[in-house]
Amino acid sequence: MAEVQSTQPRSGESLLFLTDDQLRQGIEAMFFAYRGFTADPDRILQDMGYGRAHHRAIHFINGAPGTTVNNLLSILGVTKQSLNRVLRTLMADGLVESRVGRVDKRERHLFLTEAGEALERKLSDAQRERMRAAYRQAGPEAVAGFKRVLEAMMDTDLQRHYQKLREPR
Amino acid sequence: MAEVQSTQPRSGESLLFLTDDQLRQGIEAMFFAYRGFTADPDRILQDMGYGRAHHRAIHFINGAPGTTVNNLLSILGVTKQSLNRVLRTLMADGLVESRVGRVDKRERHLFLTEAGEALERKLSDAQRERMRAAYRQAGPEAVAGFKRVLEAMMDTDLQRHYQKLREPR
DNA sequence: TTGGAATGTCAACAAGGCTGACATAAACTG
DNA sequence: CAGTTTATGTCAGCCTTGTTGACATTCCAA
Repeated sequence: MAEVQSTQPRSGESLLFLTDDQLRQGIEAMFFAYRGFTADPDRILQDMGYGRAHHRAIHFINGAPGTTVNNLLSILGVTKQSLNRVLRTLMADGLVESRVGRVDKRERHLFLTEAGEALERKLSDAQRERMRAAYRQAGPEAVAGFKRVLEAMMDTDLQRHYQKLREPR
Repeated sequence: MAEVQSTQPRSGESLLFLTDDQLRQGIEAMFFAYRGFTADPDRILQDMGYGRAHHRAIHFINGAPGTTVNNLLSILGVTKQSLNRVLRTLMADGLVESRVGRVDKRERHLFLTEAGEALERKLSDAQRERMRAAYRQAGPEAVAGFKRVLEAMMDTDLQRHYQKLREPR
């Protein structure tokens, strides 16, 4: 099948992998892959009247329980008003709980409820399953390369968040 | 098809790269990287009153000049109403031109005008620059792996579009 | 103690997805 | 030829999710 470009330049000399055409392929691969990446959770969410924004909030609250609204804001890169709307519905539906900060009462610390964790599991199971299939199909070497490129593609400030999330919890 | 097995991890190889935590990292990397991926064009578009939807249309019309509306629809995966709104503004602004089909007069074939090509260049220059930087930083081996994983992550029907776009033009 | 900064909420608006209904023209089919 | 299907465009209306503006609460430092 797609052995088209697997003729790799040997050990760093050739810069053929930086041609405009190669880059264009990468751009389109990102576009199509991202659609696949979100497709499964999107389907689940749609049936519940939620969207991708709800998924993102749930995902990162799950990864960092007790996080503040402000912190979540900077990770997600949206305005607080936008996030607030999502959080409001999630709290109304009993999936997310917000507790007033003990030391700073202005802050709200966010947690998933039992139901929230259940939905998180359902969503991430679906997404992980596709990831796992892709990883397995591509193999460990490819996965290492995949991550190297993605990390280099992030904005530096987002890289900070990413690194932080990679720390052992 | 001769190399169906070649993507399987060799027996005895560690499967550590398939742990839930590894997958979670990959998921978050996709999220942050995609933001970086779209950030530069988004900035340019915003100043002109356009959005990502316009960029996608311009990108694929540029890649396949003379494509029909229906074809573009299936690549972009949106409804015709949604695409039509975008195309209408692009044509009104003189960036895209639509010509009635010669053999089938129901079809509209889409082309970029001079101005459209100029904008396309501006957008893809910005996006390619980031891609190029990421590619260079990660190296050719990593790029090969990057593509392998992305291709495995696509839906199969989207893979078809992707492969088609990779054919020599 | 008082004013500014930080945090979060509510309201209103815009972009861009979506569905449904309908119109037109051209192509195809019996 | 009549009827159906296909390709496209348009209108109306809804939803999600981004935006800005206004405002309340809380903290902290001068």
